[in-house]
Amino acid sequence: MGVTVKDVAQAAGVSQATAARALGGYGYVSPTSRRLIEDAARSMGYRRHAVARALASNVTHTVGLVVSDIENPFFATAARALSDTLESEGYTILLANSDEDLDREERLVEAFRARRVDGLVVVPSVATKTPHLSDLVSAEIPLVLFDRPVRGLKADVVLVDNKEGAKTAVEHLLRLGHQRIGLVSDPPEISSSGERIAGYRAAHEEAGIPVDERLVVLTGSTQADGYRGAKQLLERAKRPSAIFTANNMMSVGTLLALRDLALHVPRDVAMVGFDDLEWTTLIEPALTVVRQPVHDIGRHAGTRLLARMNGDRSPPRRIRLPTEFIVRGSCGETEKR
Amino acid sequence: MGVTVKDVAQAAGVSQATAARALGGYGYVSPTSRRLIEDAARSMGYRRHAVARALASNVTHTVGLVVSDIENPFFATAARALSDTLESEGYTILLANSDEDLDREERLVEAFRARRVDGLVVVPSVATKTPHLSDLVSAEIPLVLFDRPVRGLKADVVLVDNKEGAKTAVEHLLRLGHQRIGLVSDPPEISSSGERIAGYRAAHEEAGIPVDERLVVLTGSTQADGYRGAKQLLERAKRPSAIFTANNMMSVGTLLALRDLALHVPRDVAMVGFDDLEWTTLIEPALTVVRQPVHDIGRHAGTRLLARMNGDRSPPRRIRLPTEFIVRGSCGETEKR
DNA sequence: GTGAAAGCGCTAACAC
DNA sequence: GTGTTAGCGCTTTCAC
Repeated sequence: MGVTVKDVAQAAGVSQATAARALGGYGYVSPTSRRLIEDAARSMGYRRHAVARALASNVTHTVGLVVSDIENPFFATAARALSDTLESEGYTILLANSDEDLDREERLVEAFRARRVDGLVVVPSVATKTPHLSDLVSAEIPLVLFDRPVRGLKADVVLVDNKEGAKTAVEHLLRLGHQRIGLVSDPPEISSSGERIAGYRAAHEEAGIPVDERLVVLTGSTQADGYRGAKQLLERAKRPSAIFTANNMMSVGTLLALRDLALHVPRDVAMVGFDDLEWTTLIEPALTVVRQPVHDIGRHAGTRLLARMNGDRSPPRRIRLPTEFIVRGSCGETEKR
Repeated sequence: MGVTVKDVAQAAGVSQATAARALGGYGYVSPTSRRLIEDAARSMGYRRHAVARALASNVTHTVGLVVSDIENPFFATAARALSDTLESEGYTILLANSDEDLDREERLVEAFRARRVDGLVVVPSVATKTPHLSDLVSAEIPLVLFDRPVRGLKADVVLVDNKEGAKTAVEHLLRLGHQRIGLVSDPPEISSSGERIAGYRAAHEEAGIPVDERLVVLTGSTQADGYRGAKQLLERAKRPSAIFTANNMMSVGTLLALRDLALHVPRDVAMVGFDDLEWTTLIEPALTVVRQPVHDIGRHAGTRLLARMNGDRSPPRRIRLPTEFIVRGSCGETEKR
């Protein structure tokens, strides 16, 4: 049904090997035959067959990306950055969503392996070493962990300084005089969240203020979970005077809860969120946040993966990018926008 | 390096064909040999080779998705819905971003064809018939157009009633007494935007109010473009009393411009946006919007593509989903949230 | 129900 | 530089 290298070779009057070399862009071909072949290919409408090439060469030029949910802007941005980085090298991305579910994640990684991806970028849903990822490593299939490390796994990981970022945020709140700071986070098994929770605790510890465990809400990963968690926290007899949310989903949920309870920020409750999105400056007051260099994380993941796919066998790298604390108005500390 | 069907067959003491039938899930295999084969496969760590299978069977179980930009929540949601719909049938998605650039779009479609995708979902950057898409149709490669039709192209398309949605929005503004309604949109070549612009004009026409062309700002597709466009519009000597923005990117840009010019909504300028996102209810006042059933669009695109890939040869369908007009506070018409 | 054998379209030695 | 020849790992007739 399609024009093959063989057909082109015949038309151009050369052997299949020569045509393949010209069309595949490898090996030596004289300018003369190259022209002949290329002309024939063009006029016959030859189209390379990436599947056949992959089977023969054992290289698919395909990379698998497993994120929790592409609808989360954090991951969408990451996907975009990754795609941009890899596309220029001829790679295409296979996308899948795990929903923070280990079983799904395993199935997706397996499906990608069956498709013989040249490498994988995954956002691991749990921080402990699991077979589906360590198998990848032992099979020497390039893998870079995105946003979250996995204990004991010898793979590159690119992430931000979660603990430090969270600590800075909570210290800010503490410095403003808040003694009862609530935390709304998804599960600590998600290691980025675990680190942020640790940062929250570390700030308290250094300030010599004990953490009131009733103010620590650990919930699911969706915005709806964040909403429920925040509501529950805010309806306590003694509600916190400030809230720190561990990621953008929790922030939206919390903001929604705050609004539904008719609680004013920062008068009734101060707030700082992890993750910055465009709309955070559109609300009143604009949200004070810990910003992550999301594009950079994605780009680094891409270049790391490229290096590995190009044969880099150096020890696994941990690339930790700094966060940026951006003070806006949600702690009442300033009127600046 | 990997365990092949042949290896498994040998170990199980059957022919390669039988092992392949059992492992591939097709053809007849006796329960006895099936058990033998499956046990051998498991213990040897057999993993199906999707590439080889694709080459032999001419089916990749892969679908290409070309969106403008996965960072745009509209497309991220669509991608998610599409992925969910196709994944259950064993398909995996290849993702690519066109940035509304026709050249890029062409290259991406070509790359996907080289990879022998079983079908494509594309968000066409231009509404006129272009070879890269009509070639797909003549090659009978399943194609569904997402969000935007292409004139004269015999392909399924799933979209919303853009004109009607925009018309309703502008009528609302008109009914509130606005006579000078600004429009901030991306290029009319993007047919969804073109239709929204048409709706804007239709509302004016029906109301017998001429459109002041100086209030019509057609700009690029990014949020930064929206910002510039809105700013330019609002700095006119006689600025509009209301603004209709044609999509979420334009809305964010416009909101940012409004804020920077210290213009209050709705006191100074009323506003209605096309596209609803969670944060639109978080701003003060909450944004009055035309909501699109984004998930549904994605799901329909998925089921349509599945039908085509399963051999449906019926005439192309145009699935047009209704929009929903949601009145909140940005036109000052109500205090409800 | 099972097996033998011929490809799918390309790459990769290797010889010329 | 070019051609010959094996595969890559699977599916798919077609006999048996």
